[in-house]
Amino acid sequence: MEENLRETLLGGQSFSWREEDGVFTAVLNDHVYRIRTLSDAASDPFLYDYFDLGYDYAAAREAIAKKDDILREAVESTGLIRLLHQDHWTAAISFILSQNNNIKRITGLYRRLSEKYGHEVEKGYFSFPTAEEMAGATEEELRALGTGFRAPFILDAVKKAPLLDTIDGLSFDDSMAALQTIKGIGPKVASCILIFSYQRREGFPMDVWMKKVMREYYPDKTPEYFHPYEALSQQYLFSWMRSKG
DNA sequence: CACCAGGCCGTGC
DNA sequence: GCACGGCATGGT
Repeated sequence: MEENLRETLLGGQSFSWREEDGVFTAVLNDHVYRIRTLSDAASDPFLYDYFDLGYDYAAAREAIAKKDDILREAVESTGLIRLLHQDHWTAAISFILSQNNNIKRITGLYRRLSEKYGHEVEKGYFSFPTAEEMAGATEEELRALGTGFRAPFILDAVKKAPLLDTIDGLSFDDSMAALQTIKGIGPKVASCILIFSYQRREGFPMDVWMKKVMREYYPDKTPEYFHPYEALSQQYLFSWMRSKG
């Protein structure tokens, strides 16, 4: 099955990547990564982990496709999608930015935060700022970047950033509850953070697209129906519904 | 002009 | 416990 790197990298899991002339570029791990295909990533230890190359996504995809006709259509409408393994802080801020927002604008906010508070890793390429680098940020500054009502949420996350290192080892429900003690993190944002940075595959983010999927195709089902592939099924359904419009 | 986007918070009941 | 209005910004 053909890898769909574009959907994995630009489909709303991460806002770090840009694509130009078939090359995907991101600043991660204090380094500028440029890749055309996954084979460019396999030999790099950081990217191996980031792309979760130790997990058999092809097998999971086959299992999902066999579940029902809708999932089969969703899976077959796109190539192979992976679940990225991002760092906790970047994911937390990314998905706080995502609320009541769209992917294009989230990506722009992410870049502006990087340019204002991150550091220049290579000429013109800025890292996403750490919580420490954002320690002096003010609400006024953040609003000036266009974060709007999310500005105070970001400041609360800066203050509570150490919490993100206490999540591993907790049950899924306790992880959800812990993340939601940060302002601006509700059930949807928390589940995205858990999937895309803690590799919790039982997460099932319910955004406006997924509410539409569930209402139209699974009116009598709950996320448990998709077990044990909740997160990956959700990602395929999300991608499918968004491409259908 | 309206309505929407990978929602959540505060308030009221 | 659930329903509802408000919320910054930029695109359609």
